[in-house]
Amino acid sequence: MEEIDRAIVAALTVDGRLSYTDLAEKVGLSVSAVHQRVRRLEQRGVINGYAARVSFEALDLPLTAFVAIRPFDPSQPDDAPERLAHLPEIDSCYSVAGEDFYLLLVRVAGPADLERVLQEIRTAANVTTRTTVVLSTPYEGRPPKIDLDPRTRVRPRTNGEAG
Amino acid sequence: MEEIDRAIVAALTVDGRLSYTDLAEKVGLSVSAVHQRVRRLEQRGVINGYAARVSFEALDLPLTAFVAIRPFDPSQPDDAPERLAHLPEIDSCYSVAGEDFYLLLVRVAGPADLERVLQEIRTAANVTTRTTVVLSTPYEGRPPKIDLDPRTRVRPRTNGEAG
DNA sequence: GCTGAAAAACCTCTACC
DNA sequence: GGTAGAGGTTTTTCAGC
Repeated sequence: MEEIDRAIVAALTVDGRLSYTDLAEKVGLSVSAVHQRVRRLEQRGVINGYAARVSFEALDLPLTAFVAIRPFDPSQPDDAPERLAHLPEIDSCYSVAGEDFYLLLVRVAGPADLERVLQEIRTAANVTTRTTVVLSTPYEGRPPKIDLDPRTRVRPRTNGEAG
Repeated sequence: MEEIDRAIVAALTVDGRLSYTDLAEKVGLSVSAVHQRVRRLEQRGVINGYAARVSFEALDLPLTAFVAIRPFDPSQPDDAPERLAHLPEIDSCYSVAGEDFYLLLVRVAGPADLERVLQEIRTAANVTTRTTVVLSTPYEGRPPKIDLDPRTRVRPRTNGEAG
């Protein structure tokens, strides 16, 4: 992706409600041009949507936990993500390398709720769970590092490639 | 928090760019009243900000990893989060129960970049690392479950409390 | 805290380069 | 791809309840 588009995306990850006027000023284009670029970024799926960043404590979801899962029967088809998607307590689902198959990020009201969700996860996906409780969250969901300079930009490099 | 405020927050976690006009229609209040409530929610920190949801692949950050850390010397003051905050590759930092002290969510361009970041983490916070690579992300950052009905709402309950 | 209205700012589209 | 301008909508503020 190109420089100005990256600057637009970077600005919108910091403040998703920036007006097109402010965006235009930031990247040095006209309002219409910026608007056009944002619409293209949305269409191409570079921008998937916008969300408010909220305090989960204030929403009565003060307990966060990571739940690592692996199937009871590894020979069965592995469709855990779809089987678990209906559980609203699951914030994220990552397929991971290592001993576990998936790592889930879960948010609940308290221990009793966590117990219920773990049972629902086990029965819905036929898996065992290993849970790590989050005690506090120093920071979360920070804006990603977006390199704006095309010359210093790090391109992913496989291990075997020469420098 | 009260019912209408919860409805407002719920709507903004799904679409952070909803206009006050649309919000007002959704929750059945006037535009001014909704605007006032949103400003209060922002002031009280219930809403911390707004962000675009982006494709990290498109931003040349296709490699995600969880990095569990624990100090070399457990007797030293534990200020890892502050010591690591300057690293833009770290998306989130969770203090966790269990064998590790913190769990970091890291996003980088590729393996070479991950190696560099791991070294920076180790030297900056004087910790050992154990890394779990994310292979794919079925879903991430879904809107939280916000119970709107004050009668069914689950209040956090300690284990010893009677039902 | 809510309503309603008015002014300012913004969004969106069209015409043109 | 870009700019510029016009018209409709939204944001924001304020008086009144």
